[in-house]
Amino acid sequence: MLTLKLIQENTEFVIERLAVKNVDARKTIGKIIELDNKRKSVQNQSDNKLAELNKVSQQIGGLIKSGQKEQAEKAKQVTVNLKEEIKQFTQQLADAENELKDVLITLPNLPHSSVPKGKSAENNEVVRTGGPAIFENSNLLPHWELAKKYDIIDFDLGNKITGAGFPVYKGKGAKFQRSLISFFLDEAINAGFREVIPPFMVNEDSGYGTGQLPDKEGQMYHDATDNFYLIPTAEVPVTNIFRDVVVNESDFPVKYTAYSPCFRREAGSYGKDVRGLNRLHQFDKVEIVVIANPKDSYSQLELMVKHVESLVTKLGLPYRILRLCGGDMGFTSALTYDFEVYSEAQKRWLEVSSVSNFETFQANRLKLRYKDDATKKNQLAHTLNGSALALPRIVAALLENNQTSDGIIVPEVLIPYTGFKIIN
RNA sequence: GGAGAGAUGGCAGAGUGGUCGAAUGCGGCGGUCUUGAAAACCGUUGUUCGGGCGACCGGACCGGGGGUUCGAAUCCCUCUCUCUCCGCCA
Repeated sequence: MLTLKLIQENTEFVIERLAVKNVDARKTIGKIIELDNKRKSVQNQSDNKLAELNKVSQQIGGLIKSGQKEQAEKAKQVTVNLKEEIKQFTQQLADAENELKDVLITLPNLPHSSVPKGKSAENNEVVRTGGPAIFENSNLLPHWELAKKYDIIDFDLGNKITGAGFPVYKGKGAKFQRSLISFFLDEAINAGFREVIPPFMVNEDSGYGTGQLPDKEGQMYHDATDNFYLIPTAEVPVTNIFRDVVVNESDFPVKYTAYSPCFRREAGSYGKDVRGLNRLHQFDKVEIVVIANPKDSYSQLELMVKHVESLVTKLGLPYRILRLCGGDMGFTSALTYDFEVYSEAQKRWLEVSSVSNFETFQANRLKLRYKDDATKKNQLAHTLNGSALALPRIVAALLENNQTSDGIIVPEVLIPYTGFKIIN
């Protein structure tokens, strides 16, 4: 959520920045300013009436104490009208606040100045590519066939137990999965992130805090009995650790990492996008979350990008880093880098990580602040997060790119975790 | 799941209808003293919204929501959470 202060003080700047996300916000902003001014005026009137009532009440207290009962009764009569007016103002104020928030919440975050203009994924900017050269060979098997051939991932079985998009990992496939999780966590810990294991279900407040609610309600699995949501990413519980928290400036940057399964309904997906491991309802991911001083959140973002880059490099996958254009960015993000790895049998790039700086957008909803040493004031902190990494597409690319006639070669860095060098 | 107790400022802990945003202690910050430090002493120390250039002024906040009352941290209802005991259980 954008701050009112920013909208009030830099109206034209906000409108201009939102245009990069292809949002014409002029009308909405005008409405917000109007509603905010209305809110202020109502509060002003309301406060005055409350002050009056407080004063009279005090006088009544004094009169009763000194035994002037008749005077006290007289004064009580005065409050009758006053209370009625206050009741109305209170209602008006609540209405004005709600109305304002309803509109405010529809505005996405402002894109950073480096975000390219554009409508869709085609306008994303390739920052750099890396890893081994892409191997072109039409005889390569796609990962879903390899999974069957070596009996390591069973999609049909998952379909029987739960439904489409819930695969069962078996034997070396299961161990491989677990090895990747451990590898990613260890790498994150070595890079200074503190590991946490969060709850995999969250309440409504948490869903709201990181921006999944109310707009992305349909993307999450919901338990209506207790009103809990299965997490779509560890970002939600981990970032919500800091909901309503004031951190010390000296604690920056706060760096957390967490493994979690992620649950996504993915309504409306179809075709080659959902084939095999490409898009699942349940998948594993290691997430990194950073709470940063606004002064250096962008250098933290670069560090996170470096970290993710080191992971795909160590796994020996061809990758590229994209800076997302305004039209392809998420609602809450100010700057997002996507990582894609090349899947040699499918002959396409697969997104495996998304690293973003949300600046104060999430913090404003979360009420995540820090005590500024210089001014002694509470200020909104910056939040950032990224996948490091999401497993299924990494597994898909590793299976496809590392296939040989003898089996699938396990990357060197994973062997200490798997205990085997080849899947056959 | 059943019975009981509780939720107050950074922490501990008073306060059961009126000048209480809240005693006191600890902690934090500033100062006096000291070569320096400790101790002692003095002062200061919550968040948030609105008005004002400002000094300041006003509103709200004692787990959340609602009610009673001229007036609620205090009384009533309700929800959530914590603790103790019993039951069940990985």
